[in-house]
Formats: sequence, C-alpha cells, structure tokens
Amino acid sequence: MTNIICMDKVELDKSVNHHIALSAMMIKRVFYKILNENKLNITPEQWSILYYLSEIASLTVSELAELTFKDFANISRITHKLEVAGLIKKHKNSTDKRISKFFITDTGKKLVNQVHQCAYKSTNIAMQEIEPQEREIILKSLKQILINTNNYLK
Amino acid sequence: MTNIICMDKVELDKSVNHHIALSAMMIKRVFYKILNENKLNITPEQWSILYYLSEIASLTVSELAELTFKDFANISRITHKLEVAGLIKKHKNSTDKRISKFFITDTGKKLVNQVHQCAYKSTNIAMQEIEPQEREIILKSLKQILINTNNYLK
DNA sequence: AAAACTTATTTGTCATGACAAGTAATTTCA
DNA sequence: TGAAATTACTTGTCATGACAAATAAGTTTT
Repeated sequence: MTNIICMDKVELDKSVNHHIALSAMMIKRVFYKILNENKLNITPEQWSILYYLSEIASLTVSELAELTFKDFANISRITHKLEVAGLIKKHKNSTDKRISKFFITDTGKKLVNQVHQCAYKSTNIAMQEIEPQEREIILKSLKQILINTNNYLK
Repeated sequence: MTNIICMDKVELDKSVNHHIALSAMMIKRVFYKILNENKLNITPEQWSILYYLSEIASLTVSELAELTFKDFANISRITHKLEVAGLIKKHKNSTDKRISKFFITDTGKKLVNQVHQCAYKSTNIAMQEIEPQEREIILKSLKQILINTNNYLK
C-alpha cells in the first residue's frame, strides 16, 4: 500500500535527479583518473573551457560562461589558471577596456587533442551496455532538463 | 563527411557524459534555489546524508560513504557540520572505539520532511515534458553508468 | 608482548560551484 | 557635463570533491 499522507516523499533510489548527480560525480572521477594516468595536468572544467576556445577562436568571459553554464566568477578563476599554465592568452579589447578576449595557445591546442582521447575513453567506459537508441533518448531528455532548469532559474 | 583522421574527438554538444555533468549542475542549482526560498539551511549533499539517516536508524562514516558514493573525508566533514547544526548525533562504539555511529535527531527528522517537499518540487521542475517511459530508460541507464564507472574505478 | 599491518576516521590542500560584494569602464540621462 | 545606472569582470567566503597524509584503535605475526 502506498503512503497516502506523504505522497511527495522522494525515494533517492528511484530519483532520476539523484542518479544524475551520482553519475556526474562518478563520470568525473573516471575522467580524472584517465587524465591522471596520461599525466595530463588539467581538470574537466578547465577542459571544457579549453575545448570551446579550440572550437571558437576568441571568446569573452561572458561568452564562456554562457557556453559552459557556469557563472562569471568561476570562468574568471578558471581562465586565470589556464592563462598561468600557458594554455590560453588574454587580450584586452582596445575599444572597450572592460572586455577581455581569450585565445588558445599552441600548447593549449596540443593538450586539447590529448584530452580528446581521454574524454572519448571515459565516455566509452561510462556508456558500456547502453544502446545507441537509449543514448539518444538520454541526450534528448538531458537537453530538455537543461531547458527546464534554465527556464526556472531565469 | 565524417572526419576519418580524428575519429575519437568528442563533441560536447553530443556528449551524454557532458550533458550529465551540466544537468547535475543545473538540477543542484534549482534545488539550492528552492531550499533557499523555503529558508531551509541545508545543502543537497547534507540532505542525502540526512535522508539515509532518516531511512536507516544508525550508520557509520563508511556505510554513509558507500551509500552516497562519496569518500570518507567528505562524509566526515559533512557529518561534522550536521552534528554542529544539531541535525544528527554521533555515538562512539564502546567495543571498537574507531567506529562512530550516527543517528538523526528530532530536529533532523523535522527538516527531512520539509526537504522532501523541496526535492519533490525540484524533480518536477527538472523532469517536465519527459515521459514516464523515458524516465524509466534514463534511470535504468544511469544505474548502468554507476555500475560501469564503479567497475572501472575498482 | 612488541612490531608490523590493517581499519576507521580525520585533517590538510587545492579546484570548483554558489553567492555576495567589489572594481573599473562605459552608458544614460537629468 | 557630471551623477547615476549599467556592464564586464574580479575577488572573497564557504561547501564540497579529489587526493594525500595523519591519527588512533584494533589485529596479526613473529
């Protein structure tokens, strides 16, 4: 018999939300491990910024924040670390001095290619036994979740 | 035409792994917001520990770590905060003094019920437009991902 | 029984996310 | 034109996760 009084109790074992959180944590852990094994001194978060700068020639803090769903503060700090590591360069805009544009360096480009292999490997590990058809559904649903949550947070 | 030379490049826009990470971040943000709106002074991570202690009468650091997929260090710190907040109690085992067992307090129990409402609400927000059938597939797949990553990390 | 090992937990450090506050450059508009 | 508002970014603080090291209490071995 189901509980009539408390219908809105969440059972973690059956919660999609909770399993997304757990999976994210575990996938990141796998990614970290593979990066470490390959002696690549970069974090998954730094990687996503480096990735976008390898795809799009020049981006500002705000643009990176929008692409990565992170806030300015975090982007600011991560780009600073990437800059210190020599993976990206920062150029002040000459007309509007508030804006900085970031560019990937050659060192950065080399690293991106290596990290791609690690990202690919970690995806394969995580997605074993999951059919392409299911992967499609998951991807579609996760994109829907991003829309839903984004709308709510607006 | 697909790129023959670099087959193992990851496209973030199509990566399930990446979207799991993004969704986890956004869902947590929604949960935070709802908790804040309800003036509930607890974090999602603290909540998951409190949840298990409300379901299972007494648990050790190790048991909590296994249930939550976190490491001892994190559990140790989070339980300490919950203890200071008066939401849980710690009892040293008398036979083996290395072990501590945690119990939820009455204050903790009251909070759990309130947080359930928030967790329920945030699930509803995140899962809009996603059919029950799809939710089943996602949950099944995410559980598979936990198995895969857990195996790899062993 | 003492030394070596194992187990359970804690503490320290760094990276990141949330959130608030601060700074500096640019616009707006009275 | 100069004060107020806005924009773009930076810095500070706290919570958490990864990872290494430390601690303390048992257990095993010689």
